[in-house]
Amino acid sequence: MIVHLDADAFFASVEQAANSRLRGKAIAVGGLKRGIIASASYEARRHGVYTPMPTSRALRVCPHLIMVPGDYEKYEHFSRFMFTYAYDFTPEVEITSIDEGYFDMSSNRRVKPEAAAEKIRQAISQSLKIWVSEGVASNKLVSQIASKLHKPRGFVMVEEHREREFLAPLEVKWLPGVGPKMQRTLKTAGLTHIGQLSEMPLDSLRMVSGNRAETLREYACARDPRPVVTTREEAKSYGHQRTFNEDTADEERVYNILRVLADDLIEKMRSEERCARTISVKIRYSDMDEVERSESLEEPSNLAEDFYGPIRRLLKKAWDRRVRLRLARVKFSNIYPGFPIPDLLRAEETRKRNVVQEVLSDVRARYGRRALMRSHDWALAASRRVKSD
DNA sequence: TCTGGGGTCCTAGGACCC
DNA sequence: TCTGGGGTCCTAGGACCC
Repeated sequence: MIVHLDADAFFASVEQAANSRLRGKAIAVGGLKRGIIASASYEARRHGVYTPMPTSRALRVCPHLIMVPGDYEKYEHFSRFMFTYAYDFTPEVEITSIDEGYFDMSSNRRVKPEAAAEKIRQAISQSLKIWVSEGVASNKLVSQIASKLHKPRGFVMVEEHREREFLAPLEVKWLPGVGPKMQRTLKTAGLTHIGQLSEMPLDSLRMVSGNRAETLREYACARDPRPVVTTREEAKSYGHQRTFNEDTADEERVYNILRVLADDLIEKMRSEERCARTISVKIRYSDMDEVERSESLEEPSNLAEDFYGPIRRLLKKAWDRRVRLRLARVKFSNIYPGFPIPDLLRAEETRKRNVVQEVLSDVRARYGRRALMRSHDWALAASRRVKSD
């Protein structure tokens, strides 16, 4: 059996846990100026504040709303702590986002899954002063839906072989992959509830939803073969974006902001010993129209200077309307393992000056500067050799 | 004075190669 | 002197998730 754990109003609850003066009050975490509500306390929700409502509108419907700026390090800290309680019962834990995760209780025959879920919920509430909702079922799909059904502090267990009847009366939007667009498409065909999907012939469903039909059908029938995965996958892209305080027509200013965002990402990539080959710049005009342009380097890099030129070019290329911008984003993708050259250079400054010099010139001569990053393993071996010499 | 920020996955067309 | 077909890479855009 699989348990899905889902924190209730996570960011807002963490703020209330960390600051007793916020408890029992209508508070929300989100952008202050032109932002949206990222998380609202249940007190705020009673006054009509929901995510992702624009903050300005939230303050209109709930004038006494207390806005708290987000503190993601604090949330990550709480998140890590929260999941340690799951590990008390099983090593098979999959953390899917900062406030959600699955754990597979199949290998633990001493404790019933519903008992483990209850203990974890109480432990988190006592130690962290936040609440979670949980769902227990025979697969991930059903347990996830179950956990969200009776929030907050919800607990729903779906008996084996009753999964289909559990899902049948629910709206199609509960299924993963059914967003606003797919929901509209299905509704046009008269399909509003999961039960209808499960009974529909596959060919007819294909007419409505194309190649999504198979997955949709499987999910509607409560079938989900996905295992609980314990290892965390490495990031496939790194991105940062910024909404400006006011719309801007100043290209130099936007470029400088993109550079700062890029510097931050580059530092992160370097700390994770990774490099990127593709750079994307996305802009959002004041009318919310969006354009993205991208280009790829010949070789992956994590040297800031390799990215500035492309960023400038891509910004110019994307911004082809005479309309102000409200947002700009930079994204690095096509991620490869990459040894950060600066570390080799730092070693050069210390004791092994000439050895590193030799290593570097050797690599440069043979493959060119960029090859240092392509031949990650080689560079790593070289640096170890240097250290042991 | 509505509409964030971090991601993943999929599709589709064009270039290019054999 | 006619115009296939498979495969891969690149770019752009869209849907979706939390």
